[in-house]
Amino acid sequence: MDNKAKEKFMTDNPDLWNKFDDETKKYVCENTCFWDKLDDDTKKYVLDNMEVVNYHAGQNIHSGDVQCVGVLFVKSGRLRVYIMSEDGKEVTLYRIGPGEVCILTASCVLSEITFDVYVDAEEMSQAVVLNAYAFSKLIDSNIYIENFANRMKAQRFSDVMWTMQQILFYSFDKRLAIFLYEELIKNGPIIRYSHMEIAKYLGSAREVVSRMLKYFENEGIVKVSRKEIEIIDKKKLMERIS
Amino acid sequence: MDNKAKEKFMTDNPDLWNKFDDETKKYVCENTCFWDKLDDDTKKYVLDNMEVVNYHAGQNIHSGDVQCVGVLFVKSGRLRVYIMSEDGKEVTLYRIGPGEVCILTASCVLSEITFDVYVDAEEMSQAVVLNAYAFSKLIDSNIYIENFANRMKAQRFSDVMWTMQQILFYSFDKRLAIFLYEELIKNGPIIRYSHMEIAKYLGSAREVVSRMLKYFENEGIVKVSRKEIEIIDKKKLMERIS
DNA sequence: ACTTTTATGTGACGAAGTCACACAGGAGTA
DNA sequence: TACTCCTGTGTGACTTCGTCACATAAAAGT
Repeated sequence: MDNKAKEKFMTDNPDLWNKFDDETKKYVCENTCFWDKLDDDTKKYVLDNMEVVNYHAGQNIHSGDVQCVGVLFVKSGRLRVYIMSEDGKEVTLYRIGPGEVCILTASCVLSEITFDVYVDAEEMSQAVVLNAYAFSKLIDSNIYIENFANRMKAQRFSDVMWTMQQILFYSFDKRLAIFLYEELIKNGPIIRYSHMEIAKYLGSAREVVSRMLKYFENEGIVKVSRKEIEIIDKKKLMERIS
Repeated sequence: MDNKAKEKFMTDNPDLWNKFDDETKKYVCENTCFWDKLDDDTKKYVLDNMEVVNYHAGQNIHSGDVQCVGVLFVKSGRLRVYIMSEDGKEVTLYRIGPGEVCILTASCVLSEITFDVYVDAEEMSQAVVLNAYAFSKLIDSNIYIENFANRMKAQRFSDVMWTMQQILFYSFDKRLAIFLYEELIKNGPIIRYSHMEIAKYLGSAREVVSRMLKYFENEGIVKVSRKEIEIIDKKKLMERIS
């Protein structure tokens, strides 16, 4: 099976792949702060309720209170956590990468979380999932797991505050520049997002992104073509940020 | 001492009043979810590190990372928790009333909280304060207290998300209407805030509030005078909200 | 009666979001 | 090849809301 075919198989069958990857599950557990505090029965219960799941690029993982997946321990890829208005406007709260935990996919069993949140896989991603029902049981019965859940929430609280301060206090050109700069650092000078995707990430509108990119292009900071932005003057970009 | 003089004395001496109100401290403790889980030594330690403090209307309690007060168990009055931009623009995150806990006044000892937050007393307020150093010690040594701290953070996370959704997704007239309606429910049809205060609460500008209030007045919803807004048509106000 | 402080009103402007529509480039199909 | 469809981008007019620079007015202090 070549790479392309393999990828297609995986995206068509998100749940079949690597279903019982015990190694991975164990690895995730043993790197979690609560693991040592559990008795053997509980450890077994955790492992029995975990599975390795793959998601394809663009796949929706969690939608408000419709689904209730559970906690995701992300192994690879990247997830985008966002809120949505009644008329479909999206604002990205934060993104989650390898080694991080997505707690809000279990929001339905987290009593203090009263807002609706959405989670998509931005790229092809793999995660170890502890299902919501089991997680709920564990939270109720074990103080260390309850605390783990609460600590994860608090961590994301800070991420969201960072995002909000950006939206509320920074002008749009600066925010776009910050976005481009972060992408530059992560994946090099070629950025393969559509203007629409960038707008959703920044909580803005597609036209606004297009206009500002055109402006940046006139300034000689970037070169814009279809689904591709090339950063050609890093120095000028950085000037815009500070 | 008549009421006015008494109030003046209290505002001039925020820390002197009711310094060793053991009844209050005990009451607060015994209504806290972690109290039963503590051994006697720890209980004593908690009580020894608490004091009853009064704040006068408008007093700043916590400023970013400058001060580090500790956890506040609010007995009376009202606190306003907000963020501030470099150029002084404020956005209110939420408000705290009697019976509630202000956890972010201890942000300096909360490892997951990485953003700067400000807390003011909106009215003359009284709170039982567990100082930051003791709280930090307690968090490190007792899982129930750590969990209490994390749960409080998570709760406020939801409050902030509610506020953010308002700012990001609702038009200004609707948000102002919601604000007025909430005040109406809490304190009756006369609202004694300046336009500036309302602007800070809504994360907007004073002129914008003035203009919209004038517009509401023309619509016959409110009657505006200096430092006072009277709601004269509750039905019309509610129509604006939905 | 005087200044000072605080609260509010107003018009012009600018930044950014909204709307309607045009157009361009690939992908798939006949 | 020509055709359609779909996605992505460009553009101008308009609206909303925040900003700035004032003016005015009402209270508070002296």
